[in-house]
Amino acid sequence: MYSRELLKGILKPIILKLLNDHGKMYGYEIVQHVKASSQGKVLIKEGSLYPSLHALTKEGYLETEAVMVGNRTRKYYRLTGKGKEAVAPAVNEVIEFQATLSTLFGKPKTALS
Amino acid sequence: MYSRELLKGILKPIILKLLNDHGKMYGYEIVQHVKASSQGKVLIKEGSLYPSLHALTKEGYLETEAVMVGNRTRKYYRLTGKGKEAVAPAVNEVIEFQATLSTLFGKPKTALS
DNA sequence: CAATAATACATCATAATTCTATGTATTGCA
DNA sequence: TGCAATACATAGAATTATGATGTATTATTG
Repeated sequence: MYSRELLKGILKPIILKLLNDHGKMYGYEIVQHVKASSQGKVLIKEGSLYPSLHALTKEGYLETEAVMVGNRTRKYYRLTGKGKEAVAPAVNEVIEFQATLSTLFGKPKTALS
Repeated sequence: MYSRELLKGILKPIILKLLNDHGKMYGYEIVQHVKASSQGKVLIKEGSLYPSLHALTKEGYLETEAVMVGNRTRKYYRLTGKGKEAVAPAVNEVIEFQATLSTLFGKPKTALS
């Protein structure tokens, strides 16, 4: 698990990309999926995810569909048109940022290299 | 320039690595150096840097040396022993994080790939 | 030579985001 | 039967970078 601050800024891009790749997902599923695909290194807390999903919905990026599974409600999220437009810019920014981190934290140039 | 939240968590690692590579630097120099080496993509604000340098100093990672240049004071920072020990873990965490971003935001696996 | 930009430091209130703690309830398993 | 996992939710706390503002010196340029 990374220091909490490093994760700031990547939660919404993660949500957008996952929904873009999977069509629809529910909250708990997102948490488990990110945990698995990051080899346990990115552990999104439910206290972080649910408010973020609510905010994205309120802002018009996501829409919801409630499904009853037994006696339990499962709330699926999917991208709206606005949400689909937001995927590429969000993902690209993270990818660029990741490349910049590579530059900044790679080995320093020495007189001999 | 990236969305502000993405930069959270990387300021202290940047400072530690720069001082490790350069021996000593002053605040304004750090801002300019990061701007140049990130091709203008990471613009550390003085309102962010100076408080961070003060905090790292207070916590025992850095020590200072005031140098007069003309009539102007320049405050150099260098790593203490404790600071040197903190470099590798901080840098490694960012590098690992960067690798995880690569995994999470790479192209999704499809049935054909 | 006067105005402007750059150098160089500093602080504080604000904003943004995630986490911890807490709560409710159902379902599966040992 | 009790515990873990599933599945949702919220509110206050914590962390960190930024914007705004301030002071002062030095270099540049019209």
